[in-house]
Amino acid sequence: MTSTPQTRSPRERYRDRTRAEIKEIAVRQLAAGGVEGVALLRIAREIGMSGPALYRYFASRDDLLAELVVDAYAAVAAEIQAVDTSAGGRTALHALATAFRGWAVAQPHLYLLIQGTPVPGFHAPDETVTHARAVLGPFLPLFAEGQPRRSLGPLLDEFSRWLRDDAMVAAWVEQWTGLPPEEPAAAVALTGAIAVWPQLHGTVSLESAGQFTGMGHRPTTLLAVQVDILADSFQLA
Amino acid sequence: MTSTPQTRSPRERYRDRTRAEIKEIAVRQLAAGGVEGVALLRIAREIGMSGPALYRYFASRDDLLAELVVDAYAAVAAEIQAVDTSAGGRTALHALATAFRGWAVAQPHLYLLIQGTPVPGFHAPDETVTHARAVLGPFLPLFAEGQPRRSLGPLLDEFSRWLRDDAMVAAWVEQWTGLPPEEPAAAVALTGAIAVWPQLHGTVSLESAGQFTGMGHRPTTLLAVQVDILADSFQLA
DNA sequence: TGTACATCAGTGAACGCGCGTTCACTGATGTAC
DNA sequence: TGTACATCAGTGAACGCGCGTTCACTGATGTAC
Repeated sequence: MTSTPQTRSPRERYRDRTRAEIKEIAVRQLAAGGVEGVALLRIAREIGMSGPALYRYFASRDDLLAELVVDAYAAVAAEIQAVDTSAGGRTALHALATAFRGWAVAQPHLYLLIQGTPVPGFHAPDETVTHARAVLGPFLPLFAEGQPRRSLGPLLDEFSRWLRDDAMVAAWVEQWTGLPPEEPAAAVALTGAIAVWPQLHGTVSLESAGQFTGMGHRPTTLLAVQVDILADSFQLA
Repeated sequence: MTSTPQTRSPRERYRDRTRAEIKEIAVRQLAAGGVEGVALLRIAREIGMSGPALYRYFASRDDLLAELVVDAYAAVAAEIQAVDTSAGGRTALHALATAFRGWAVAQPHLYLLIQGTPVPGFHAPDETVTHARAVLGPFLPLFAEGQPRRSLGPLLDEFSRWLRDDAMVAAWVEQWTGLPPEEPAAAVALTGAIAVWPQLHGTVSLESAGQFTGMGHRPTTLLAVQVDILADSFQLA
């Protein structure tokens, strides 16, 4: 995560550890009381330091929160990218979806922090887009081999245009699929990855928020079926 | 909404108006600064009353918030139920989805209040389930006529069991479709309505949270395609 | 129609809370020669 | 190896803020006879 050159003085190492400890407690507070439950003074008390001491490590409360967001994105991206997708097709798609859900339900507070209600007055760093793309990237090559059914037509059209007009997104697609933006399969891949996103988010966030309790179904089934339906419409193997 | 017997004394009418005004300002504050932006003292100041006066109208801040939640659910349910679904099939499905999205994006703060990150320490009333069902109800009869494709099998199984074991949900399905729980179509209807929920929520909440900005597509297209894909898998007309 | 009482809306002062953040400082740890 | 200085971690006191909520009260509006 944090790029760590191996030359790291004792002082720096100590500093890293303290920063990590602060973030750890912040995450625990996040889990217990949501974003507004994260309080510098209480963190300090728990560590055994005075309040102002924290300002050696984070410039402000917002800085700390911003770093939690970045860390969470990095964690979920790492989790997703570690998935073995060599099987391709539906199998790989299910594996990715399962990994995504697994991370989210294991730490719902972090998931809701990055994908939930935006904290007002607290502007997410622009890197957010970059991070979201790191998470969705692995889905691209799977959909690149799809043959979209007619229903997908309108979306395919709009995303073809996006691919043509936005060099950043074209580069992103090419990085994960090796396909140049002219290639029709590039638009298919893009369409698939963007289409799967709301499905994952919808299912996982309703589950994280506890909306599915008492419905007597396994949430994994719901997610798996959603993914299968999408795979159907791309006619994935 | 509030059941209003026509005999309403002037005092009661005044009271109603003031309550409505308080809620109105609370909603405005919600839009501006999220849940934690709702502050009784600032509401009082804006109305031109002293702080404690508000306690004539709401027992506490949490009470006020709870009432906003209930109102929001009622509003979206009313919106959905006002949709003309006489055409049936895909057409009606699109109409319902569009109405849902329309309400949500017109007042994203309210949408995020009821479907977003749960406010910690603030327990949603149990009526929440009832309200969610009022919103999803109109979807039931549309899916009742579906012929689910194989991919839906696992979900259909689990929801058939739910229908058998939970009298409340059986009654809900019967109320909207006229189908008794034994009827296979009842399970199909239930499966469809529950499956469409995460799709709506996923698409609409990502849009409300601004995650789709700069992607150069019309959010309506994404939602329409999601709905079509689901309609495909139920082979709706 | 008038009077006596009950109900209700609203006030002002006050309490206690925990928060983020600043400031001037002390003492320990590292660095240059 | 020792000394002089710079860097850094951490402290304690303090500030100001806005909040939710309680309390004892005043004055206006409705109700019963």
